[in-house]
Amino acid sequence: MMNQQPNIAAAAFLIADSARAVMLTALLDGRARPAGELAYCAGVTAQTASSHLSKLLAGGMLTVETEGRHRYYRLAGSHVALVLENLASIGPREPVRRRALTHDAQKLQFARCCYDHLAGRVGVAVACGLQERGFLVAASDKQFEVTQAGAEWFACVGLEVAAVKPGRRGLARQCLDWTERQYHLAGPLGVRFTDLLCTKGWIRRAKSSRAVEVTPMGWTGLKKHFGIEEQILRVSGDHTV
Amino acid sequence: MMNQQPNIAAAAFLIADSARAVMLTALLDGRARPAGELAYCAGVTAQTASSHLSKLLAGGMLTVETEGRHRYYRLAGSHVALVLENLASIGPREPVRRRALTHDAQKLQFARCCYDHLAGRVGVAVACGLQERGFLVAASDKQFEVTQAGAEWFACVGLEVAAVKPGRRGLARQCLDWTERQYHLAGPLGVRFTDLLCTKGWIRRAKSSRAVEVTPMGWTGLKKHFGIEEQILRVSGDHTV
DNA sequence: TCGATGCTTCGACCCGTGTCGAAGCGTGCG
DNA sequence: CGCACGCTTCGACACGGGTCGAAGCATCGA
Repeated sequence: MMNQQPNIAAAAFLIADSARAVMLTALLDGRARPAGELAYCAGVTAQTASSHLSKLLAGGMLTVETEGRHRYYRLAGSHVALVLENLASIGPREPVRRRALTHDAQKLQFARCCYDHLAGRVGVAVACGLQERGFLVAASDKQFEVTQAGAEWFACVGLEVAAVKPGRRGLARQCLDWTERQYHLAGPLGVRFTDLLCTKGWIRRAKSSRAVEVTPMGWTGLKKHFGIEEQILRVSGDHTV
Repeated sequence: MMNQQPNIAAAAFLIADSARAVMLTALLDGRARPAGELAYCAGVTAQTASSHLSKLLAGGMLTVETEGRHRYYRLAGSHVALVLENLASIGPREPVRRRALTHDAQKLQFARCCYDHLAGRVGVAVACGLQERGFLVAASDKQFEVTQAGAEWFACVGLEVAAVKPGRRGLARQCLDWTERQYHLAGPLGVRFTDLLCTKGWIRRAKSSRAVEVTPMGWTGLKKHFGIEEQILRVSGDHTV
């Protein structure tokens, strides 16, 4: 009678803790988030969060991807999300605590520097544009490969790809964006390209923040080269959270 | 950031205890059982069971009916059964269970009641047959749509589809089968259809288990209407493991 | 090479909760 | 009435697991 093959209680146990439940719901959109952010979401310290995440990982509810010194966690699949959504259909409701982002946080989410290359929604859009135009292709081991057409285009805007010295991890790396959860362009090529955009006056770095501002000239250029429009970019994905 | 409407952890907490999980799965066929029997299923004393049952009751997962000096508990609804079945699909697979399933477990995997509709390998096969014959088509939002031909066929076997009242989640739902990992037919239509199969003497529900047995007459009918053969079904997907 | 950062591991504390014995309460049956 | 039965409530106990401080490890930037 009591022989249930998959241990249903064990699976429920993983969700039963409030800290873990918050982390899981934070990942419900299917995108990846670093351990630190999940710890903040759950309102616990990094140690505690780490303990929870390892349990969820062992239980097969999460997968993890290491990016530099960050570890990005995401749901193991849509079947996990399905269970979480269904679980929400029972159980008592609670007042919605929805906190708008601060003005600064919004700017960071929109465009910023990730170490020394362009990130945020603009950074991801640029990386997507470079791929759509066939200038970059995603390769294995989290690398981008510069195509022939790409090398010509970079030269055209004033960046000689052959002259950029590859780093330890290659020339053009796929870097996971922590607000957009998609990849943007990193590595030496990403750095040089970001520098170039600064030089050309397309973008401007804030003085004491990682925020980046796109100039009117920059928007014109982004539209011309990648079809990126400011209006659309500002509206899309406006999940205030 | 930390916005989850229903307290998902509280719901999961109720399932997370092994004794409670056993009780819930024992009620998964939708029928009512007295507290004592549930205590026996879970292998705990009456006091302990009573404590668990009151928690489940307060959590809205069970309902209770008093009859004489017995108290009969049953699942609060099919949405609870849905969660339990789905939860089983993400349970941590037990370490290399080379061991064959018990006889009871095999029967459950082959044919059983999921709350109040047909599930297991037979349930999935029937749902597939209904789709192959063009009687049902998979629609969005996990729904099945009954085609014109389907309505005629159901009428032919004695089920007037138009007379079946849709529930909150529609008339015919796709329910994920936790052993087969495919969809079987749920929702009001699934319930009525299962009842019909019982009435026609094609299937027979076990007395104290969720198992379902297909009668010889049932096999004849399944072969005639859907081309389902007992031999093939018993062998196929023999992931006994 | 050194410090800062992000994350994990280790160790210790302590609250929550599952458990059962004993008692209480209602029902059914002689 | 008195007793048996089914179930719940109360109280006490013990164990598991969530929590955080401190330390360890890897990566990145200077």
